[in-house]
Amino acid sequence: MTQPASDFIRQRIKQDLDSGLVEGAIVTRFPPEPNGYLHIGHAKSICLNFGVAEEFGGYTYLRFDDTNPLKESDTYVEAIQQDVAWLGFEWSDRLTNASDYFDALYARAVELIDGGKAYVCSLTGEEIRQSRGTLTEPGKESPYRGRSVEENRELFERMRAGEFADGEQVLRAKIDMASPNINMRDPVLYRIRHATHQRTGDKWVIYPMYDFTHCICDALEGITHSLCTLEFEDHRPLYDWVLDNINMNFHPPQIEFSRLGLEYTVLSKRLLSQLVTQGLVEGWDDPRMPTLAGLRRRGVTPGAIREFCRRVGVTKQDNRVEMSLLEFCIRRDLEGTVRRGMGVLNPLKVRISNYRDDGEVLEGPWHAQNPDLGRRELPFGAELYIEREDFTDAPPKKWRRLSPGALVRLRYAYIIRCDEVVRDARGEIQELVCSYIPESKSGSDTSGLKPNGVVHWVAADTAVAVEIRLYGRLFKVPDPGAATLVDDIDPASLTIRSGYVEPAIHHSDDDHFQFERLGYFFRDPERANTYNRTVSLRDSWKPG
RNA sequence: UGGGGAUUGGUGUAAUGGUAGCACGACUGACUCUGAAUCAGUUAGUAUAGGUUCAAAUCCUAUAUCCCCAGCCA
Repeated sequence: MTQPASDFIRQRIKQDLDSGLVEGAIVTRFPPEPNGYLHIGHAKSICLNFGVAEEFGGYTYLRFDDTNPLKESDTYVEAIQQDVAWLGFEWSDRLTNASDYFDALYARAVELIDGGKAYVCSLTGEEIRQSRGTLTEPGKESPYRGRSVEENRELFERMRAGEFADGEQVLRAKIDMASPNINMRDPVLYRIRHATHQRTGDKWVIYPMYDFTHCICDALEGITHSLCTLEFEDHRPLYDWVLDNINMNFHPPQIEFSRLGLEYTVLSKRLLSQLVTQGLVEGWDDPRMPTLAGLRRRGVTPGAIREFCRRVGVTKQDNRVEMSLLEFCIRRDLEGTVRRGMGVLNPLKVRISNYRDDGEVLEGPWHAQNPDLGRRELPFGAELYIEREDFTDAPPKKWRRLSPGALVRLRYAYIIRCDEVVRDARGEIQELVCSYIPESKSGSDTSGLKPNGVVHWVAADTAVAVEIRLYGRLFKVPDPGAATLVDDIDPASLTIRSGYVEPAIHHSDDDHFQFERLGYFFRDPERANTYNRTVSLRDSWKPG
């Protein structure tokens, strides 16, 4: 069923293996910066990196790209590990940090200085920006570009020793201020940051930049294929330049693919972080969030996410995948194995006038098509709740639910007829008075009656009152932008209902359920007696 | 308007000079004690214009559109 993916990256790896360019194991890495929670876009990268290593017989590093102590923290480090493990991938002992290599990195920087390939620049940040040029104009060389090797070594050592304040000096690569690629216009390699690092503490006051760090870490770890997203394409020449200008006998190729785009949400740590910080959602694990923590809390399974990533594929094309594909993957993963029971989201009381309540307990399978899941007891009663939407005074054509005078089957129970609609002073429907057909009991129906349809229900005296949370799209538009983020939020994305579930659901050890006819629900791990709707069932009913 | 990328049904992708295929979606119908699932079917595409070739989504030349880059972020 699940065919092995074959995208341009896997084809390339296969080719590298066949040609002997790469000998032995394929080594990849997933290198998040611990400055936020992982989202489903990261899942694509995780599935790719861990996936190819698995397929081609290799391994994958989980490497924290922790070169900026101002933005990073241990809480993210832990959350990221939890998410990757939850997705089902193992890094075993290959968990590394860019900061593990700070000493090696420093030595490499000195190597560059010694080779006349890097210099300490004393320009201010503003001056550097001014002299960088623009997209169409070349930059101007720094007046400090010609410093001697000795002077650079001394200055760099003093930077490391903490003799300068933040921003006073930087180490820059000496490349080409006229390069059409702005990344090559003497990029900053090291900056001064008097900040405590979550791992190295106060040992360092200078921290290496991404472009200098990443390629060297890749090489040191023997990464055979360094996979990253498209926005780093322009950085590849710099990645290569660094490795070409130090004495390194290993040079991974950087291969870029497009990031995942998903309708009606945002997939950028910056924007997601903003939603959390501004209190627009309840947290990183708000079930409306596309974060792995949010998806998990909503009830989305790792298998569904992996299948989604597989189906989305890996290319260099910009994309915005429809939510329906994710929903399909979720339903498919839950379909065969999750228990099915009854829950009522919007209760309407039904009184069965001719039923004598004697504690009758009915029974039904947990899954009509999967008997392995067993059966559960279903207490009946003279007072029930059905879904308010399952009754109407004015049934449209092909209405298969309840209406005055109509027959409907209560799932796994009896056929009932609606005899009377009781309303309050305002005309709101208060309750339905129905009669049941005693000989129509599910499994031994001798009534010969053909009801309109089947409706779910719970018995009023045994049902468990629960809170049910329904989630819609977080945004009103398919492509919410950074500029209009707040306005684009759909205030109706969360609906809280006071409903009921049958007792067997309440007492089950499972936490995933299908509420028949309504969708898949997940018991909230934090909030007691609360069920999150993971995804609704497909609904092809069109009135009219 | 400098540089780097990308354009195949509504959406995501496959086809690597030789039958434009798959999936999601949408739409029909069958079945149904879930308007689900399942089953059967329908739908719609190579950005544009030239060229090379027996043959072009694929190669060439223009054009158009979209994305990324001017952090001491990653």
